[in-house]
Amino acid sequence: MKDELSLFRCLSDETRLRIMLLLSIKELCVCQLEWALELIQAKVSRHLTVLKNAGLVRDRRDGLWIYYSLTKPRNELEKIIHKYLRKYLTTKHNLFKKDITNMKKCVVKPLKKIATRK
Amino acid sequence: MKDELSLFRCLSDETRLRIMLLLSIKELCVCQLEWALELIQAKVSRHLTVLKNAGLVRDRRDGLWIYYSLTKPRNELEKIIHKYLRKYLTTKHNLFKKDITNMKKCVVKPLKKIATRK
DNA sequence: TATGTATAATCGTTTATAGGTATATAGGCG
DNA sequence: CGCCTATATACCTATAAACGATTATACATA
Repeated sequence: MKDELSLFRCLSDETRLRIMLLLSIKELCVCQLEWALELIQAKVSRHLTVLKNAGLVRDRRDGLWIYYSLTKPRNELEKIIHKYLRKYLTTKHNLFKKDITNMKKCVVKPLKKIATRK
Repeated sequence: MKDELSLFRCLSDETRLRIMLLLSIKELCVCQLEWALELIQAKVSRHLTVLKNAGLVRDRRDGLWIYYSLTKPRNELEKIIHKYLRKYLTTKHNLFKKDITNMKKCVVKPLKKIATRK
């Protein structure tokens, strides 16, 4: 039952829910999330660690950047949640819509003071 | 988004998840939950209050007893969660199975030192 | 190697949650 | 009314989260 509990725990925090939502659309690095969500680096990073420990996201390094993406759903509940994220949440709340808009305008410029608007 | 967050928050606690699960099967009063879950009254009552404040359960008084039941799902997510509770969780973990077995053997004897085994 | 950038980890503090125990409230019944 | 039962709430304490600020680490490149 640990898995279910930590899944729900992860989703019960606004920042983590916003991160999960963006990652359900597209793999992103920390600085892109930072930029899209308008949050400080430490906060984004800390929440990503929580999500990673819960097995909900994985990371892969590409040079300086560490890209995060959702892991494959490991059970029925995670499958349902992923589907929900994609299907409903993304169009429901203004904050999420804003995050998505930001995210889409965000590009990583290698070795230049990170993400900028396109 | 408050609703989603408080839903997930509710489900992230083991006791509340167990309560939700039993209530997904059948309306129950506090003493039945207390007995089925083998928890003290204050603990059950406190968690029921949390669930009630989140709009996930409602109560109705019948004499000395206050019966709790799940509210009708108010949105897609709650619908999904209810379905999940019924369909998957109930058969998945030993603790839940035990709770259900206990619950089924539990009867309220009016004005006699509460719930007893049938 | 020195420097700059991206990310993670640490520290100290504040706030939230959960739990046990004790107390309060509300209804039922003699 | 007085006493019992069922439930809720208050109080206190212990833990856990979350946060901002700072420091550490890892990689890139000149």
